[in-house]
Amino acid sequence: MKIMIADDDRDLLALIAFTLTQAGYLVIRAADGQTAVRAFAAESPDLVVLDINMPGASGFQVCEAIRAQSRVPIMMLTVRGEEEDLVRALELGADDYLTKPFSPRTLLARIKALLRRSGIESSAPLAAGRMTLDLEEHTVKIGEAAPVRLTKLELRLLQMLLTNAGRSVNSERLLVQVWGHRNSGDRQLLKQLVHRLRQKIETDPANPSFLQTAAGSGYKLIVE
Amino acid sequence: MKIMIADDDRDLLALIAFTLTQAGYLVIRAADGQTAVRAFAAESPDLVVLDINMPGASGFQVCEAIRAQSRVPIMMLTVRGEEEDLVRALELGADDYLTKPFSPRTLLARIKALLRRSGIESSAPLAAGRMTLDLEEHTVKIGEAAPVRLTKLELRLLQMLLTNAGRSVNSERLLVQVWGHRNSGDRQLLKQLVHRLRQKIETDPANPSFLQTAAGSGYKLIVE
DNA sequence: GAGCTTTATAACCGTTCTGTAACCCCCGGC
DNA sequence: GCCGGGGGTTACAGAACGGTTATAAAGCTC
Repeated sequence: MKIMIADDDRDLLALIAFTLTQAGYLVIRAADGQTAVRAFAAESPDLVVLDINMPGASGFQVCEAIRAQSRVPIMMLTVRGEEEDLVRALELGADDYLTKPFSPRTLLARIKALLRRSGIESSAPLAAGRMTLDLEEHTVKIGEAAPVRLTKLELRLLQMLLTNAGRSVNSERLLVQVWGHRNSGDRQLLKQLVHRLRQKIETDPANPSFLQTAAGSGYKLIVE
Repeated sequence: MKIMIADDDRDLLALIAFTLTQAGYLVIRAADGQTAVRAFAAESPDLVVLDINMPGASGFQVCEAIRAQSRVPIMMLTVRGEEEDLVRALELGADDYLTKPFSPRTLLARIKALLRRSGIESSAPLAAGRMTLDLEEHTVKIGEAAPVRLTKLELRLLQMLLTNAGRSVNSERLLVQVWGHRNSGDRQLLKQLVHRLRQKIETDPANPSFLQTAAGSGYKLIVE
């Protein structure tokens, strides 16, 4: 699930990005209107959060530009007391709004609600290179091959690797992301999971072409 | 279109009622929680606006009571700075919320957006592929076969799956949509309901061709 | 309230998934 | 050669999951 945030307040942007990343979303950032429009075209996120007051193009303009080509859910951010803005935003096709200041938890709840209502929960598959992950169906598709079903843990591992495709991901971090909390001694779990995943997605599990090990640090996913 | 407003602030109640009446809605008023619950049962409105802080039963309790028997769109009203409330409200099944103070225009815009999203405006029979669901008659028709009568829960489950036809729908979400909110431990209910529904609509319930299970995630409806 | 349908709860079973342990191999250092 | 560590592989038991059956409780209808 890819979410784009456009806001010129760098601190707020960082806070939101952190919150959403923690919650498992992939975050695209834009610090002004023009960047937002370009980033939208390039990344085609599943949901957009727009600040109304931005340098470059305002949130309104960005909203309009996006609506001209997409029905992606849009959430607007505004400061308190500018209700005229909100009405205008909703008329322009925004789906929801949030008034600053707000707590990260609130934003998260609203985003989840919006995704739920839009019925796209996690339908937009996560993809990189020839590999596509469907979080809803619990499957991976590699090239033109038939989709492979994954278990819950396999899915999370692959999701983690796929969002960091090409870069190696620390074992420590994988343990935390896949199992939650875990004392670091539990390498065996990871070893096992990697093994099982390789059996499923590699043509020659002994010589992995996708899920490669990064000696001494962790694993990485090669997509090309 | 019938809208129920529950708020103990008589002035605000009057203002909202006036605005909505002007906009062409039929308004039902309730000044406290108990009244709201009773009025809901008596009038079955198409949308509910609930203040969180009310004498009698709180907005939460009313929301819960309504969700126990209906999936009508609910909008909660709250005062600023009580964001915890909002999170709880959304978790209880509210669809949207508004922070006081707000302008009547804003409320109106939000109500319209909510009605649009909820698809209340269109009452066309729900259909996909060879399957047609008649929400009034509580029946499904598959191909040219005779319609099959469904119970309330079966209907809701099928409705949920049919609106997401072809996609697998998370168990968690099905539980929320069919029963209201539920602690996730209640897998058994879903298991049972799926079983009974299969007995009704599948020619070979042991090898379902429509209502298939998406292992690890939930169920999905195949229509072709 | 009798008799039906519908819904909730529990128990059982086979399958799949996950956690744990043991063993293997390769490689570099001594 | 010997040792030790990191990673890969094999094996297996317990947990979780989904399907099924049975039975109890709750609602309806008459």
